Amino acid sequence: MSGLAKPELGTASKEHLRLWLRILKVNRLIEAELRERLRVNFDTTLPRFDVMSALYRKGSGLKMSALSRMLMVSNGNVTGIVERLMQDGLVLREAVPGDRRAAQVTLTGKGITEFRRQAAAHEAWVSELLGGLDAADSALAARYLGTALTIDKTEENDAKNP
Amino acid sequence: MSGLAKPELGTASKEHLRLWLRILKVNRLIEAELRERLRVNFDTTLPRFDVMSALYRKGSGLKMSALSRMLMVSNGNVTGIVERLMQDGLVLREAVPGDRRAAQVTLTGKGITEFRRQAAAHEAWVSELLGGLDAADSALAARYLGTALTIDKTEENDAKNP
DNA sequence: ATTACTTGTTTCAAGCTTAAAGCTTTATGC
DNA sequence: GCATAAAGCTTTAAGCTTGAAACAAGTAAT
Repeated sequence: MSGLAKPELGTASKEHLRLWLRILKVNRLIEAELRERLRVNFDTTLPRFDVMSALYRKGSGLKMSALSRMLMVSNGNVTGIVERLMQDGLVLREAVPGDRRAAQVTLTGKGITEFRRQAAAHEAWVSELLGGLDAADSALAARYLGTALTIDKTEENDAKNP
Repeated sequence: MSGLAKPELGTASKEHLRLWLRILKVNRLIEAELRERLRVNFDTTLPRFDVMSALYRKGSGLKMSALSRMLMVSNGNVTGIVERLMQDGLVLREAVPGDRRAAQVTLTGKGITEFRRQAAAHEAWVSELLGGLDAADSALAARYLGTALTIDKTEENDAKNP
């Protein structure tokens, strides 16, 4: 009695929709709060913070295309954000030796110290906002979300780490 | 041995951060996919879909401010989206009897039939994208996320439903 | 009634975001 | 070599988004 005319539009799709709406809500609420606090406390924006965070994690710097992939935003988008960060002296664009097309983006000294200040506050804020879950339940929730996705464009598991 | 100088920056904050990054990733991936499919299949955008969805759920229509609150976007934002939807004949703005400031926004007939088409596809897409979880685990994950938030600006639990 | 406050909405500037088209440089195929 | 494709990036147009400022209309208080 389970084979129906309309294939996979069953009971699960309603639960999936409910989960998706919940994800959307949590995401919007936290993003709004973080954006507000970054603006008030550090006079910066979430996209700027994201770019600096990616650059900080990989101290050797990143190419524009790598930034675009890691942050899951369009390539043209990164151009503008990096441009503004550069105007504020927070990042640097350098030529890539073997490739005259590419540009390596790195944090400046000012960028590093500034990001460290922001990151500490950011971590405390996130922890505060997700305070309804303890560490164990947080890990559990993260695992659920990790298995949820059927598509994962992070096939950039490059074996070589230069 | 648990009372330290720096108050609540303990072991949980790392787990919270990990969960937040996971939420962010899932959200971006699904949003990107939905945006792309809405564009290709229905020549529309996610914000437009969201507005129409809110209006569809409340068939009696919504004021601009109510839309803004439900979708958790700024008031000025809604103005533009509704404007464009109106140009396409999908929504209507009507005067509110007792209040000359307000505007009631409703779906037109065209808007209703168009939204139904989109919503069916949307539900199937979401279910496909979250296919890594069955219905039960989906419900569980949703519950975790529901308890996670320490702030919930949805205090609009209006007792009266007109 | 006058004043002050609140609510509902729009306008504006700045920034974010995308998709598409274009440019330059590098890699690949004959 | 030479043509072609691919990679890295920028530009552009259109739309989204916000916060702030403005304005108009309703509400409350004296």
